[in-house]
Amino acid sequence: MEWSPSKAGLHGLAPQDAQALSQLKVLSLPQGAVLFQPGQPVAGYAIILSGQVDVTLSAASGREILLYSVVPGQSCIQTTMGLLGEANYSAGAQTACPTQLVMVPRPLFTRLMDNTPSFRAMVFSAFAGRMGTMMELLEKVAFARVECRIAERLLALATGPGPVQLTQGELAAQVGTAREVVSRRLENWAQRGLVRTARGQIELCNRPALQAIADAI
Amino acid sequence: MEWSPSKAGLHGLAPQDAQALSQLKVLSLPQGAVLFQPGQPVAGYAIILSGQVDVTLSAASGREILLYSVVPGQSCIQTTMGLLGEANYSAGAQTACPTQLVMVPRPLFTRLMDNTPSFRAMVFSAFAGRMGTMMELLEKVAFARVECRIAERLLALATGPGPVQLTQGELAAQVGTAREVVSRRLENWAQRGLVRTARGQIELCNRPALQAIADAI
DNA sequence: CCCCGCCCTGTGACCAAGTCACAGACAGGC
DNA sequence: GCCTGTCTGTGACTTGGTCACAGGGCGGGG
Repeated sequence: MEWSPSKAGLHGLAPQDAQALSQLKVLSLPQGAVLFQPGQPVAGYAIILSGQVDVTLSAASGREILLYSVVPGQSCIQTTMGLLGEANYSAGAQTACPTQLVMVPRPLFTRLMDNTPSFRAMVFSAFAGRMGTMMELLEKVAFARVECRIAERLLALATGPGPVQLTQGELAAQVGTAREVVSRRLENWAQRGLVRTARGQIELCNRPALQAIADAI
Repeated sequence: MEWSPSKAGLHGLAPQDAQALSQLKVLSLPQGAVLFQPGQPVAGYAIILSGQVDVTLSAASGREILLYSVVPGQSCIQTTMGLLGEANYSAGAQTACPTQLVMVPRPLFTRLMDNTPSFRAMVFSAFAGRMGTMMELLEKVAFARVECRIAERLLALATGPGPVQLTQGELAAQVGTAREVVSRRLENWAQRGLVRTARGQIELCNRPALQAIADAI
């Protein structure tokens, strides 16, 4: 499998670095593959070429919350954090669909960070961006009603025309609440005509109203 | 007012950078001074020489949560984030006690990041460390009971021998809950002999028990 | 084709936490 | 001493999370 750093948005590399990068093996993973788990040492810096990786935090009780998704062109700050701060992963990552990626081993990553201002800038600004979204998430979790987060997440998932394909349990894990709460909330919305639900799918019937709920407090 | 970069833990600087740094003016701020507020553009990179700066997130409802405190030798990643990601502050910062600091303006910061590997490493690893604590905080807020966070915070505050000097309202703001919740929890603990409360102060009478509460779920 | 088992969903009861409203207590200034 | 502003305590109610369990659809095996 071939790939080139420039196609992944990496420019201004020193020739030997570009070559070292382009010789890394592309990993093709099926949906649901575990990239890393909490407590593991960090293997390297992940560059996503296609697909999507979901990074989640999970509690001992079994409840989960989606921290963020990594799509091509973005960097996974969990790996960055581990490589820069010498810490282990505190979250877990799974592919959300079939995904191709390359893992940049630590020594090469370090060399790129030291030698290549553009690479450094990219990593740093991605890191800063993620920190920003993490703070938004924290604010939502600490202060916003669950209703808002559910509506927000549904709208984010409903990119295509048809109903969203996911179970109430999955939705609950993404917003960091319990399945029963999602069930009751959706039931309420269904009564008011905002959504229609079926086993494993949710159809949005009134996006403006859902948007209003998502924007409230 | 004099200061030197090496005393603040900055080593390996190029001579001209060290000189530029040491000519920055030291700001002496009283307790409660506002360093920055949400939405402001980022003025520069803050280096704390003495004292403490608290960075908090506050909701429209008036509720607040303490993200982290910056003490000498640490870097404030809110400013880092702004400088690296071109974003505005999303949190606010106030001095928790009389504090001395220097503000490194953006051009000098950028030059240091580009020219000085040790400075870069320090900023980066501080950033990664903060990201780690933010994820811990998120995990606590999303999954842990309020009881745990209150106990944890009290233990963190009780460094000296005497009772902790703060109001229930301040404690509530630090853990991101409502004052009434803190009041009821402290009352319960007082009945069980874990704490003794008075106006504006809380005395820990049974640290092991509080530690057990903090460690639970 | 039917049945079984698994996963998904719905629901009641209860507990934990946040909100609102308000009363009482204390401290410091005048 | 009195007054005012702040801190604290408390009841009633809403929202959210947990537990237990009952149906119900769907796919695979017989």
